[in-house]
Parts: sequence; C-alpha cells; structure tokens
Amino acid sequence: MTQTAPHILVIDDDARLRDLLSRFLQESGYLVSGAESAAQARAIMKNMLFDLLVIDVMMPGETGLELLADIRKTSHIPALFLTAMNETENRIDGLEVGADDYIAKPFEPRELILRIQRILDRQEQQTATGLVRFGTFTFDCDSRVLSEAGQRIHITTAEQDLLSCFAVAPNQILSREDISQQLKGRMKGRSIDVAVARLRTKLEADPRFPVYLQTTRGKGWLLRTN
Amino acid sequence: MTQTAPHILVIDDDARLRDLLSRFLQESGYLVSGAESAAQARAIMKNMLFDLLVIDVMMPGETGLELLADIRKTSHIPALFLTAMNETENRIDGLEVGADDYIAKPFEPRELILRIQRILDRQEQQTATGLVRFGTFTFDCDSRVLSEAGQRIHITTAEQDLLSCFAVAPNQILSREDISQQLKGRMKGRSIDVAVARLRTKLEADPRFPVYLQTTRGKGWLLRTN
DNA sequence: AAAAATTGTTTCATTCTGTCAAAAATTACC
DNA sequence: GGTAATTTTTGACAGAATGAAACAATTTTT
Repeated sequence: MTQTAPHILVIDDDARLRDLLSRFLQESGYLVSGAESAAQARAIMKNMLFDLLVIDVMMPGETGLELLADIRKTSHIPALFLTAMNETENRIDGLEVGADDYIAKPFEPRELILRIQRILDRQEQQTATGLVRFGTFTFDCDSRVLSEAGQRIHITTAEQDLLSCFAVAPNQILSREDISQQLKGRMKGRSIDVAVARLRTKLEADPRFPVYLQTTRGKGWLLRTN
Repeated sequence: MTQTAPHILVIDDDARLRDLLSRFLQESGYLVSGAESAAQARAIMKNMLFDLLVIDVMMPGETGLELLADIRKTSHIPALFLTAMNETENRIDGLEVGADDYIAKPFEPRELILRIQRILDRQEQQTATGLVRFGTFTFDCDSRVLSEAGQRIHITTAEQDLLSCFAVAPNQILSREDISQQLKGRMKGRSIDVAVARLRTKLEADPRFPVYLQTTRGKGWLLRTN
C-alpha cells in the first residue's frame, strides 16, 4: 500500500468533531484530511489518494450512505461509518452499502483507532509484501528499517535480527531455540532475553506491559501485528 | 454469539399476546420462553441464559421499567420494551433505564422481528471485530489486551489464555475439558480453577459474587457479556 | 588510538503458575 | 429441614521463568 503513513479522509459536517478526529488520528501516526460535505469529499478525492474513509452517516444534503454507495461503484477503498446512537437502521444499511465497519457516536477515540487499524491491517495482509505493520510501526524486512508514522527509528543490528525473526512469523510464538536457530547461532541463550527487553524499550510505550512484543511464559515471545 | 438459535424471554402479563409472540418468534427461528410477571421473569433468569428480553412496560405489580432497572445493575443483556401508544413518557424512561429499543403497541410482528434482529446483529458485530465487552471491560481477542474505560489492565499469559477461551464463546458454559482442549493442554485439571479465581480478582468488584465470570456448578464457568 | 555504541554475561529481584490442603458453598439424599 | 457428599474457592507455598541492572567485552565510529 503506502510506503508512508496511511492517509485518511474524515468526512463530517461538524467542524469540531472533524478537528478533534484529525488531531487524534495524526497523533496516532496517520496523515489526515477533512471534508465537510459529500461534495467536498468527492472533489478532494479527485486529487488525492486515500487509504481509508471515515464518514459521518448523517450529513445535510447528500448523506454518507449515498456517498459511499456512489463511491463503491468505482472503488473498494476501506470505509468506516460514524453513526448516531439511535440511528440503528443506518448501521445495517451502512454495512449493506459496503462499509467495512461502523462506530456509534459518542465513541472512544482509542476504539476508533483500533477499528481503523484493524481495517488497514486486513488490507495490508492481503497485499503482503516485505512490510510488517504493528500499531503505528512499520518494519521493512528487506531493508530492515523500522519506522513509526514515517519517522525512521534507529535499531541496532541485533535488534534488526530479532525483529526480522518475529516479522516473518507474525503472531506466532518463537522460543529461544527458534530464534537462535533462525539466526544461525548469532544469538543464543538468555542474551536473547536482553535483546527482547532492549527492543521493547523502543517499541513499547510501557515496556513492562508490552502490546507488541509479548511474552508467553514457558514458550517464548511473539510479535502481535493485529 | 450463540452457536444455537438466540434465546428470547418475553415478559408480558397478557397470555394471549405472549403466545402470539412466542409462536411468531419461534417461526422466525428463535428459541422463546415466556414470563407473566417480573417476579417470574427473575426466577426463570436464574436458571436460564437469554440473549434478549422483550418486556411489556405496563404490568400489574412490578412494572417493566422497574424490572429492567434492577436487571441493569448486574447485566447488560439487550432489552426491548413494548409500550402502549399513549405511554409516550415511558419511551423515554425506557431508554434511560437502559433499553436498547422500544416498539409501540399495537405493532406489526414483522417490525418487532426486524428490531430484534437489529439489536442482536449489533452484538454480533462486536465479536466479529474481535472485541468482547462485559461491563466496563473490553477484551481484544487479537492483541489479548484487556482494558477498562480506556485504561489497560495487566493480565498474565495464563489469564489471557483463559479469557480468550471465554471470549470466543460468550455466555456459554465451558467445562475444564473444554478449556483444556481449547488451550491444547496448556492448562488442565484444578489449575484452571485457580486461574479462574485469579482472573476474577482482576475482573470482579467482589470475587465472592462474580458478575462476569460465573460458576455453574458441575458444568464449568461462563463469561457473561450481557 | 580514543571514544562511543553495542552486545553478552552475570546476578539479583520480581512475577508467574501449578500443587496442595483447608475452608466454604452447593447439591443430593434421607 | 438437616446432614452428608461433592464441588468449588481460597490461601500459602515452592519451583521456575522472566525482567532489570550493572558491568565487562566487543565492535564501530570518530
């Protein structure tokens, strides 16, 4: 997909919510643009490519449902609807029209991020290249470059070795032996533990409670990419 | 959600309407039970699990509103109110008390089915996206992260394993064997009991009277998500 | 060659998890 | 209704695994 951060278009007539979302999504490592109407969204999409749309269902003029239905005629771009709590009907309509997910207002920004992440991950896995994404991070297995939101993050060669192991087997538990073997003995024994810990300080917000590089006691570690 | 058909409890003092609804709902593929009073509903719910409640607001003795308000203290089970045409106030009360929807009598059975379907679909959707909610908790089956009101809650590997089992089969009783099997022997025998107890200390306000991780003596345990 | 960064080793502290036995709760039976 | 039998819960413990920190050894950079 994108080499850089995923680009999201937020379509909502409420300027305040748009700004709020923009800021939050940007902090989470996305590129964000906004549109205040279906018409404006269409115009913007003529000139820019997006990885995902966040669409408010209820908008004056053309509704979000109508917009997406129209877009779906020519594009399979992932889309997520924002619905009001009582617009129960719209939820189902939304999925029928081809939305990938929806979320009811008011919502936790964190949850929105989660859902967006999930949709994008799904995409990613289909077009599996040498890129592995987890959270806002991207690791390029070929160049062994780690980046977060477009920003490159320096990791040492040992850490690259380690991350490569996990990257080729995402969401799978690797034991010390597995890792040692895959690295042809370049790392062994408990030095792997230390390497894991050091890598965690660069990946995890709170290394004590890892989200990406998790421990499975007695078995090993795994990199969670979804 | 349930592997089998969703189970609905109809609570209404009018026997004729209850039978009518029963028949109609059963024809639509639901399992249906009936209660003629709030008291009877309570008794039945002690011994059976339901996926949704259909409650008449106006009942002699304890009203539907009072019943749901009480149920809501410990449960998030989806509920739909039946209101009389002129009980406009009750509609609002109903939503305040925590109903998911309401429908005014007299109603088209087809419309009731539609609304029920809508509520159940909503439930379904969350588990489809890998999120399981119970009370103020959210468990992400993919990342195996547990959080409460946005705050992350640390649980150990064993606890993640256990919660994963329950999360893929919410509101269903799992025996030791079930759990052991699902975890491929990673946990077995009484150590499961202990793991349950330990998980409870993190989930339950009062582990002595569990709300979420409940025991069914002789059968196993279940995670109540509604 | 010196300085800086990286990596491995060791030790110590912490956390996790199964086992066991006693206590409590529930059910079955009389 | 009361008692016995069964099941579950609880708490303490010990062994094992992991994490953290400090330091030494090595490699890379300047």
